[in-house]
Amino acid sequence: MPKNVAKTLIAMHRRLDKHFGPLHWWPGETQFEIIVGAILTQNTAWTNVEKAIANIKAAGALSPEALHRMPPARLAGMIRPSGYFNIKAKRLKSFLDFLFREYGGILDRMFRERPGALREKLLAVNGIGPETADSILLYAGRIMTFVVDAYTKRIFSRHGLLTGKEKYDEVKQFFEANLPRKTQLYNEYHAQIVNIGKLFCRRVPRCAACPLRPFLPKKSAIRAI
DNA sequence: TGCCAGGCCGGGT
DNA sequence: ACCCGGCATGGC
Repeated sequence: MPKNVAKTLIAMHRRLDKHFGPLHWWPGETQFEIIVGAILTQNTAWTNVEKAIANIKAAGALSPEALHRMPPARLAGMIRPSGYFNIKAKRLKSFLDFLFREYGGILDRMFRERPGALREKLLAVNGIGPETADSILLYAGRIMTFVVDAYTKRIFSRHGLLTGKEKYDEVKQFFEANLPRKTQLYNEYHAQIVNIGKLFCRRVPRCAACPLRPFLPKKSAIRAI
């Protein structure tokens, strides 16, 4: 049975690869931009995050040093389009405090940590939960960690591979146990999941045109949520 | 027009 | 150990 699941996961990945081609994620040019984006995109449409990052760039402030010394109120003003701007300004500050306290503001030093230890330390930062931590590790640090998000649970429970009641770490383990342990694969797969989710697997599903339609079980109860 | 987006935290049970 | 309200803008 687990063998079968592994085959299915790879087959779905190939189908998505055919549909989207290479996605080369994360959308962002530097490690730091990826981290900022990971925090700003929490429960937020990426188009809004782009505006916020554009504001930071326009101010020439997209660096750990600049954001670290910037007054929180000014930062909040710049990231206003990304929503939750007050709380996200605080979260960015929490990360920067951590980065400078532990690593002198140098990302390379941070990523020199053992992956497991770094994940724990990131999770201890206020405002960084499991998805944000794993996105930072995988996309900024190129560390082999599978990223789970709302779409992941929704898509694979609708396909009968998850119940939908699993917790974050259980879903993560499910993929890591059933996929070849390759950073590039984890990278592409999560990007594909987000893309397919945005287009076809919203709270109210649009399965008719979904490229993963052939993988739906015959009698699946596709419902909202 | 209302619903929704690539979560997370803190307080209550 | 769960469950829930709060946080906020912009696009369809």
